[in-house]
Amino acid sequence: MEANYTISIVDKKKSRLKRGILKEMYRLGSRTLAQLAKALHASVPSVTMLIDELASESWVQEIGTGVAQYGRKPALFGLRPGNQAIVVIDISVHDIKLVVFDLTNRVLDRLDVNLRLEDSVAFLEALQGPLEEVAQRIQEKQLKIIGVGCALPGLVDPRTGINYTYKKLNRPEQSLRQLLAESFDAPVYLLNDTKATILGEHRFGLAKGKNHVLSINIDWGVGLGVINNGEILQGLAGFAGELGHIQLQADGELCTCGKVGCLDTLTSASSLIRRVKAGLREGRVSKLAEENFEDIDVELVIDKARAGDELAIDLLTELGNELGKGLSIAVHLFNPELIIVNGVVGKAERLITRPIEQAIDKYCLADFRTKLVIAVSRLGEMAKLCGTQAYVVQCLLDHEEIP
Amino acid sequence: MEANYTISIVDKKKSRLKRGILKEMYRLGSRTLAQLAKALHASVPSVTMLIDELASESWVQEIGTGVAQYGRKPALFGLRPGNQAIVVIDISVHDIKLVVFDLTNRVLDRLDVNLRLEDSVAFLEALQGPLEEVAQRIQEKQLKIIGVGCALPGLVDPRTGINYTYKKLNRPEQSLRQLLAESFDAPVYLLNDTKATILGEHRFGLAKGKNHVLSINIDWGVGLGVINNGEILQGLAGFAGELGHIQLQADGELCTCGKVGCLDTLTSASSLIRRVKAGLREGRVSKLAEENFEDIDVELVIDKARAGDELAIDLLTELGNELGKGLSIAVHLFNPELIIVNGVVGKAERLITRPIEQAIDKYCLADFRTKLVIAVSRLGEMAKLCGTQAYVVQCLLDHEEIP
DNA sequence: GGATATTTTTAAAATAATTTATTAATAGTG
DNA sequence: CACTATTAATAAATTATTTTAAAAATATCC
Repeated sequence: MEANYTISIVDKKKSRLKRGILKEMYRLGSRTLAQLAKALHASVPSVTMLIDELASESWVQEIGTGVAQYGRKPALFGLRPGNQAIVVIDISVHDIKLVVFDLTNRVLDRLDVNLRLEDSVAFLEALQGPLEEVAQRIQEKQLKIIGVGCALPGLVDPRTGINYTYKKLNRPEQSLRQLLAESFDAPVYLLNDTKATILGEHRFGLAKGKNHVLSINIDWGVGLGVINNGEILQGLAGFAGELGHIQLQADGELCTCGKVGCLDTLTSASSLIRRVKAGLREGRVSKLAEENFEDIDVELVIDKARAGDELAIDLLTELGNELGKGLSIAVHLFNPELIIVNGVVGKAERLITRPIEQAIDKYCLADFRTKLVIAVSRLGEMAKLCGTQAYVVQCLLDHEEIP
Repeated sequence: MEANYTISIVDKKKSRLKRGILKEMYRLGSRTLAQLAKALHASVPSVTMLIDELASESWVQEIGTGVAQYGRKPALFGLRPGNQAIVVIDISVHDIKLVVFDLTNRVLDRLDVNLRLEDSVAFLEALQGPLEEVAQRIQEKQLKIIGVGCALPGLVDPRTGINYTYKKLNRPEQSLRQLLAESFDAPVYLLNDTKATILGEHRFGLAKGKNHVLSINIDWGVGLGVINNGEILQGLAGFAGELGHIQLQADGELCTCGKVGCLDTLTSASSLIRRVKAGLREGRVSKLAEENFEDIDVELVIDKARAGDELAIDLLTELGNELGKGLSIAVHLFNPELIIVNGVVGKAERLITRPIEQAIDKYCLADFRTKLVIAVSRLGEMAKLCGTQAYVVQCLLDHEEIP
């Protein structure tokens, strides 16, 4: 057997340990030799050697000295900033964001594009320009692209990158995945946007350290993200967490999905606006009546609610109640310790969390809510972006290759 | 520093590798040296040495020779049968089963007790006799008890063993967990019965090799078990999968939980019997009218349905439809590839799976059901028993100590 | 039915990792 | 401000593990 064909066990073990070091550093920032040795079940001299190698490969560097309550202070090692680039593309129905991260979660570059997601070939073509621009800028900065992540709405199978909702993005001649791979010449990972958000919250936000968390995002529909045992819940094909299309009203409205009385028809942003307008038409007193009818959007409704507008508060309460009712199902099925409210409605703070809490109190068994907390995200749009980046890093480091 | 206080890295590593070998063997039966070496990322000589040690400690033994398409046939090693004992206690509202397993899933002993679970101190006292008897028999057979597992209904926190539904079992003076620990002098693991069942199906039944599975069990209530990514879904406190108490009818019946219109009120065994009797009172034609009113139970209804009785078939169809409606929520949230029907209603075969399928077709988005299969368990009561045993073995081997 | 190719197993040599011992660094103490 | 207790990092010695090589076993081919 030729020597080239056999990769020795030692090599593989070493590579696994190196990836382990990188994982620890990514997760916890800076680490001492002793901490790494403990985490990897290896001795300090071994870790020292591995760190030396990783440093010469410019993955890690000494960051400073740590604290010790008594003796000599340990040296701290961490990932080297500004070296490796991870490209994150956040595609939404409103706009597109392209953000370049390094391994220390620093933003190296950013490009926002006023392009709306639609299920067409034209969309992919329109995307090409911005992608090239970002690729160009990365090249100028002489960064090494190690991975590309893309968060987008719809039913996305992360194993194949196929989007079952926006089918035009999967054409074999020119798929979104291919387009990204060609633009950046690096491994590409696609992910549903809600799942990216909850991952961001788990790694960098309120859910940090918590292993059973739900996140809810109200936009065109209701998006539910689930962290179970510290991992994103994906299900067989990445469709898990589809709360928006469970039936809450047998005699409800027709949903875009073709079914009747879906949660989406009750609690989406568009349904809120619809109700506001209906309320105004009925002649209900509200500051919103002063606004241009066409300009009324969720943000405006929330602003008015915060200012004390009764109609806005009532309708927001109603939305929260419906949402809480739907969430209480998820609470029974996932038994979480925390629910995070993301997106625009989060700006309503207590005005949305309180009705949700109330509904959960009403519809959940007592044992499920004793330790349950409901909170509004502090990360905003960064949750999705950082989450996508974290997903890419996780995929890269779980894969057998790399350093 | 004294030598006794430091456990060397080598020792820990060796112990981890040994546990890894036992895990592989438990999961896959018999393994060759090469297979183990690959799975453990170690060399063949290393594994040979570990196997020798495990053999001298009477954990494993040579089982025979494997197949090879060309050269020398490999020796197969496997767990040694009839040596270590795992005691499984299956507590249900009908009766209690005490089964002694070895590590190869062989039943070494069994005792069925006609005792009904109730939330009282008397129940624990009544349990003492049977426990002692089984402990006695194990001692006579000179088996070494390595773990005790107990599956029981209710909201069970597997970390603490506290049952939040049957609260009298948790008294600090005499809890179920303590009772079991004292009876068998081994680590005790408590687990919700539905979760034990799905684990059994995953390790030994239809769900083997499938990573995203639901199992449904209709008894006094509806029990949903979830396998996500090959692991039991527990949630924060082990309450996850509580499908029975989500509201399906806002104006429905009052449930035992105090809420209204729960799935349990529509699809439990007792509700089926109630409907059968109501149908008979209304004068509907049925073979069931010939039976003694008091003797009518689920099994009888299913027998008659299989014999073609219209009333029985209609009501079973209705039950399946309601159940399917509830399940379609779970399908949206978990995106499974398989749903297994357990328990008595499983005996109805197609008469229950077809209505469930129909409801899922109606209430689920198309992409969720393309790869979804619905099937009736082939394991029967052994699913729960073997599942509990598997859970104990998993807990023992994941723990840091042992061999 | 013997030669060959393939695979497993064992033994010896080579390498890698851990331990132990030593040196370096730092905060508290008298 | 030296001294001690404590912790970290490094170097040398020791122990484990892997590699390499060789032997044993067996199915296929001619």
